[in-house]
Amino acid sequence: VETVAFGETTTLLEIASIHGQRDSSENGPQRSSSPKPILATCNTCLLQKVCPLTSTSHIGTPLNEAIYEPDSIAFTENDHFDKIYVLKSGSIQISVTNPKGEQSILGFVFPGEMVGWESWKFSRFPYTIKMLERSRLCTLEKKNLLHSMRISPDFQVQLLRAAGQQVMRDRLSPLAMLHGSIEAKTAAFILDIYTRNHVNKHIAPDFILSMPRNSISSYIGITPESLSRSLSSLRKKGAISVFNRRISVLDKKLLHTLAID
Amino acid sequence: VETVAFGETTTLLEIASIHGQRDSSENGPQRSSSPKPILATCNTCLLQKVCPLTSTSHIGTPLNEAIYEPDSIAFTENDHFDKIYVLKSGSIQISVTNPKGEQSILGFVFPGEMVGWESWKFSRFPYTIKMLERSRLCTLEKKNLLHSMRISPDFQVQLLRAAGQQVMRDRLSPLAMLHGSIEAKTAAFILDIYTRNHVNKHIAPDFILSMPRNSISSYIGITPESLSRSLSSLRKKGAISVFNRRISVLDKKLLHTLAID
DNA sequence: CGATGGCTTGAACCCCGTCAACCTTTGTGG
DNA sequence: CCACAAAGGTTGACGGGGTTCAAGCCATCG
Repeated sequence: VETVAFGETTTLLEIASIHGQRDSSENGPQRSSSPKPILATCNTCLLQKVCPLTSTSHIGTPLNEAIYEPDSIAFTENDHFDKIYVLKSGSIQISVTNPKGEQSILGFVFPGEMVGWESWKFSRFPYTIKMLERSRLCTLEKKNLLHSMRISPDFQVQLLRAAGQQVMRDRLSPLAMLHGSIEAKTAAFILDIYTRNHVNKHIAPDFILSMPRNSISSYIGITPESLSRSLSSLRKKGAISVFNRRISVLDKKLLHTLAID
Repeated sequence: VETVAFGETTTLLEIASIHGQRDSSENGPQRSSSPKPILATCNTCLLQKVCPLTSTSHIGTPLNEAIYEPDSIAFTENDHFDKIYVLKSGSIQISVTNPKGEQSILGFVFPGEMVGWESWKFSRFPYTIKMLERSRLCTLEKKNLLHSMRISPDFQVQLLRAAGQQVMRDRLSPLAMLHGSIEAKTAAFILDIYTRNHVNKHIAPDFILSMPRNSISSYIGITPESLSRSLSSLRKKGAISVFNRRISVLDKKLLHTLAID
């Protein structure tokens, strides 16, 4: 049980002073290609709109942001971790190596969503998180969060609300796409990606799947071949159009119907 | 955005004063058979050992505990809710009605686990939670939690740790039992139930499944018939023994092997 | 005792995983 | 710019595992 004690005189500006700055020594080959830390503040942050934590009391706070290159591994299993992340742009894949030694895809992360809430309890990173594209991560230090929550009720509520939403998403997203036929799973997956990418955006029917086919198929629990077939099937039925990794939702209502079986 | 402000002079004893006390008017037929509220304090609580929140600074705090009868519905979908619960004894089933109108089993809750973390974000209860047996629930008011976290760093860390563990469990528990053959799913399910029921307990090989077969099969995504067959198969292989709802784990290692396929 | 609901067993069909071949895209080096 | 290789993705045929449907068995309770 680790208790973190702060002097009550610490200011909001101080508590978020940049830590880490990730040593610039050249790392091993497969490790992240040296994320570039950025010094900014919440009110100059260009990505305020997607951040679940832009509390009024937090505006003006320096933040620790970093850009990761595609395919870079931010954290892998059993890494020490004590930070929570907010994805500002790009997308992330979460995976674990199952007992068989294979990579199981646990889920994906899109802008505005949090990763690493488990670090409140566990000090070893239980997953591998890999960037699917060039991504911008905002780092939140646990001890700073603890202190901010105590001195700002506004921020406290906002952080807990963000956590509550994340829990809900983690519970319900997989539900729809783990039962039913492969076509239902595929339709549910597309709808999930579509809605999570189009919050606070203009309605655009198409989007790019940032993850390869076998990641998708692993996530929804089918084989890549079946996924390919069900995508063709959905296309023939006029629900979607597919061009490589670009998906257009042509008939959202039909897609919903197919998703429930 | 609701901000709750407390006078900083409030004491720990005051903040947890009993609210609600659930109106004693006779409710509708299907609603809970009038849970009986119990006035107690954390340090007289007989179930301290399973509670993830027995912070030293919280000992002595009055708690709002209630006993629910088997099959009673504590909350159903779209109920207003602003509380978080800790299950002290018994077991709970979490379900939602899917778009087809059927009940999908989302998961089960065992002593020491929390329910309702989503209430930080959502004010409507998204699930139906049903008691599988006579159960004891400890109720935590959101606004009390907010205040307790601010004045007690110890409690703050403990609550967040509990949440982190819950998130981890919600993510990893389903993973093992949603891929692979029906036998692997069944084995994984039994192992999950076994380990979650035997934390902090003597090693006992057997336990009672508090939920019916079709709840299990719905949860792991197979048909009741397939579940029945796979249980027979596991029994024939000597991994478990089955007598009605009593399961004995005879060969845990074999069960692990079968669970990974 | 019979009725009811939960659970198990059996047989037939069919969806989906497996395996293999083929096509497309991407990246690398000459 | 082209050749080639490697990875990613699609299509086809086949067989097995699991669902479906039906009947039967076994608990619990009036």
